[in-house]
Amino acid sequence: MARPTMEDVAARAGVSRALVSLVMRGSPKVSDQRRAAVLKAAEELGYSPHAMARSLASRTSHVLGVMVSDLHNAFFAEVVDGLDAVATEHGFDLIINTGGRSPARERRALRSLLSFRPAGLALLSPVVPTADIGRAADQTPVVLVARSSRLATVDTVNDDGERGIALAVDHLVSLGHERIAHLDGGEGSRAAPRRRGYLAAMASHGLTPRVVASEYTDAAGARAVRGLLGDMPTAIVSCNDFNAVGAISALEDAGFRVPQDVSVVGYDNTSLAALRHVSLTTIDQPRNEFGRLAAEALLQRVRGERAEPVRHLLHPSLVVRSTTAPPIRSA
Amino acid sequence: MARPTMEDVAARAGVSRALVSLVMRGSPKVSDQRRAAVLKAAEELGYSPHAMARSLASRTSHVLGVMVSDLHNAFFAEVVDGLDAVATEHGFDLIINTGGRSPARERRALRSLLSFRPAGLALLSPVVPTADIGRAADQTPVVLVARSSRLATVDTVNDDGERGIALAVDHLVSLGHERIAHLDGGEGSRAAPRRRGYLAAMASHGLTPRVVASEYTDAAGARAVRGLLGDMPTAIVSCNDFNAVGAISALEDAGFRVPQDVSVVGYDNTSLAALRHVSLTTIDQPRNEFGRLAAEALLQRVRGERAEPVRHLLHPSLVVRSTTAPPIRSA
DNA sequence: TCCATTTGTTGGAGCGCTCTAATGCTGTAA
DNA sequence: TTACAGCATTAGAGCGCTCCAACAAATGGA
Repeated sequence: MARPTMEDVAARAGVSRALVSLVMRGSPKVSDQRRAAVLKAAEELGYSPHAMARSLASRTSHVLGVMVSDLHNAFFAEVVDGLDAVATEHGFDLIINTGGRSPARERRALRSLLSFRPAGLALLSPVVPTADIGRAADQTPVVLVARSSRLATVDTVNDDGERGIALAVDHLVSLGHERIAHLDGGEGSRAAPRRRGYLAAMASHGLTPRVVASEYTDAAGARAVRGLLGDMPTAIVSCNDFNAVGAISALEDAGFRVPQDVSVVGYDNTSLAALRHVSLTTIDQPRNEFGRLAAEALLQRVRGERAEPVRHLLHPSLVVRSTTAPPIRSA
Repeated sequence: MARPTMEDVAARAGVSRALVSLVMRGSPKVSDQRRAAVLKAAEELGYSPHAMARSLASRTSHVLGVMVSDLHNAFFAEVVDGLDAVATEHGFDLIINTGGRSPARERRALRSLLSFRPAGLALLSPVVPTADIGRAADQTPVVLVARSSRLATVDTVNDDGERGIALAVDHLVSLGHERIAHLDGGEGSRAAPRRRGYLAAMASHGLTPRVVASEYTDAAGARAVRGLLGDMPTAIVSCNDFNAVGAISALEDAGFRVPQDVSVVGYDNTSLAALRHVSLTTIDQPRNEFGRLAAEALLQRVRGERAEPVRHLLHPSLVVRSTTAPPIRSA
């Protein structure tokens, strides 16, 4: 398993190590003849450059560190996909690890990523304190995804949750709904803007808001609906798709038809919402775009093209499926 | 952003670089006094070791490369989670990239991973030709997850698809079903054992098999059911959960009740199956365990504890929910 | 013709670390 | 006292590469 080095290739091709280095980096200032000889020797030896030695010597890194707070969440998978696409396009590699939504574990993960001296760091919805993020940002460019920050040294990419929920409310209002409840996501950093957006949208239509405490799970959605049974609204805007599916399930159990009796809107447009069995009207976030923008923000900093922080606030969009309809006019 | 080096720490602590190195590696042969001084200096400078320089000098790597064929698939997310758990437990870091289910892209991804000279490589359901895998295995230990191989140099971790489907068939037979159809997954490497398992299980019960061509999507499941309409079996074993949900949807559209008229069993026990709205009887694979075993297989090879290939075949288990019931006895 | 460029190639230093062998230093036995 | 462990510490080489300065050879005016 002793792998050939540049020296071996150089010896075989009858040139110097420096020349091999130039060929490997695709330098134009190498004669075609020598280039061919080097490439041939490399091929024969099965040589491939040693990324770590390269980055040590060049004092540059072609690695982007990514900390994913929770790999199980399909949301992040798509963000990583976007990151990966842009990164590989520019010859960068991704080092990924997970924080498991615990500050202590995230701090360790952060340290481990930094030990690779990455060109940049993307933190996906981290729960670690701002101070730690600031410290990391002193060492390498940092971009935060799905978490806002006022740190002047870090870039952020978020979705405009207020606008997303407003889209949902506007849609329901345009169908004729007036009694629209919001199943709230609770603590999470993404719940607050959604709640704000709901309240603002209701106010702008002159409607009375009704916020019901809930969580990001289908069980919580079902529970919240059961609490509504005595006085059911004609429409429900959930904090996310899972919550919405739980709500629908409880509604059907209680004898309500969706969407005839009650309309339901989710949030996130997960693959779940797209299933024909579910066919949920929901709000789509450009998740892949999150990743792309995050990677681009890092690369801009790496190339020194920008020093001021950038704050991306992406526009969500409404996806109408089969869980929303005009309300039944009470006689 | 010029980060301190070992030399800086040594100077500040008034010792040699070699001593700092010993402290950083937790060597016992350092006096407590000096150790404290070094640690203090490191702390004050905000020093953390340079992982790449370290691995270059020591000619060892604490990195495991992971190629995920498709990050969108929640299946792999959980496998990675298992890998990550074992890896960090042993002080290893993960470098992850994706192949996008294209041989060309996977080959590039493989090359990029190998350029880090990882201690080992985990390939999750790769589509790249066996020859490429063998070549990678010449350079570093390789473990294949969700793909089998006869290569003597690689380890494999797979689920026992034959047994899993047999579990489903046995369950249905014990409920009294005799007309049980299988919605087949088609080409994929994981479909074949499931089909074999179905045929074997049906034969062992003396029942007539009925394999219907389908795919791993809900649309395909729905389509397959529509093809069955003239002559509906009393139970369906799908190739995976998505397919099963599509099947259920089409059954309900056609006026069949699930499970009263037709029972349906999925495969994979995705989070989808667990939703109360779906509540699908399905076959669970120990996904996290896949990752753990894969990581352990690599670490064994890294430590030179084993040279012969290991073939893990994990036992799936039946999860009974609400989509299976005894058939209605035709009068 | 000569000198100045340009072009292609190379030796050598050095990136931040580990590792081996050698060093100085104690304490203990002869 | 000398000799010799045994231990903590260090100098120095080297991991595989990049980069710079230097250089030889080819080119182009003047």
